[in-house]
Amino acid sequence: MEIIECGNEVRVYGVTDFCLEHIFECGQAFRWNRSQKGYTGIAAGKVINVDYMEEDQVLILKGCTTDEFNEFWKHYFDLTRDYSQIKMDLSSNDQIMEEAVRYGWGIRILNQDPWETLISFIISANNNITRIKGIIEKLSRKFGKQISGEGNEGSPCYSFPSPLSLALADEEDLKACGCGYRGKYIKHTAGMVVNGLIDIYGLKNLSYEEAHRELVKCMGVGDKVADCILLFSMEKAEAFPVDVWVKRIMESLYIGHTIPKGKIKTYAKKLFGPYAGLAQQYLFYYAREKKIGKKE
DNA sequence: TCTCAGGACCTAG
DNA sequence: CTAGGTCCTGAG
Repeated sequence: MEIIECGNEVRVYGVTDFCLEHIFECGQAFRWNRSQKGYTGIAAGKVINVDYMEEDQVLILKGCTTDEFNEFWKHYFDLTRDYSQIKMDLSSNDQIMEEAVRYGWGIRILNQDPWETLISFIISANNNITRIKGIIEKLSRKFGKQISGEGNEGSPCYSFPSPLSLALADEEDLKACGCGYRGKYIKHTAGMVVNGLIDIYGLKNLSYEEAHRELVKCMGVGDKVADCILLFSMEKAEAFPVDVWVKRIMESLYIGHTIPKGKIKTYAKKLFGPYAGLAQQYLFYYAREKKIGKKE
């Protein structure tokens, strides 16, 4: 990995197994949008534009310094993990996974902020991506802070709201952002964070099982949402979130009949091992793009 | 205790 | 009527 900084952009050479569309369209992050070039998004209270040239294996980050890249974005994009090796391990002796990996070859599991991920995935329950993104944008505009930089069409950008701001928020104001019945969950969970009833930044130091047990104590966090938070913000690559798409593809391509979600998770963790979460992402992207298992 | 089903639930399209 | 589920009950 070679880094060159010029002007306000950083170029990172030697980046492989990387595709922005795969990364941002696989349902793990909600604050990134396609722009003229690449994607523009907000993370860690900063606006940034990223673009990637496959032929040169170069990742370009606009609005970023070398220090910021090394201290934050390198880990955010999970650039130190060897995806080639993991993809080979997952694909050996597994035709289905081989196909899924070939399809979503550039997926990376982002290392996002635990607090933002917690609330984002509470919102994701029984919801669709378009609406999830809209709700998070409205929440940020209402309860976040304006930050420098601009989004698409020069629109102002807002950081994700702090725990305190959502804990103090009027439930009706949360609902006005489109949260619906999840407004109560958000306020309640934000309160738990503020009061120290859950230490979301310490959870990654616990085992997968312990951290999962803690997370489901939060209102609005069930088994699936907890697994998403663990996978996308707490470096638990073994977490295997079972949503409808993954349930369908596991049932139709691996198991052959319908079975309860809990058993799918056990089955998958045994089959895919410590990188079950990455397997889940490849399967999810593959299933959703190809509409596999979708009933007519 | 623990697992599994079934219904209710905001809201935009 | 559906969409990346959770909460709440009740049954086994």
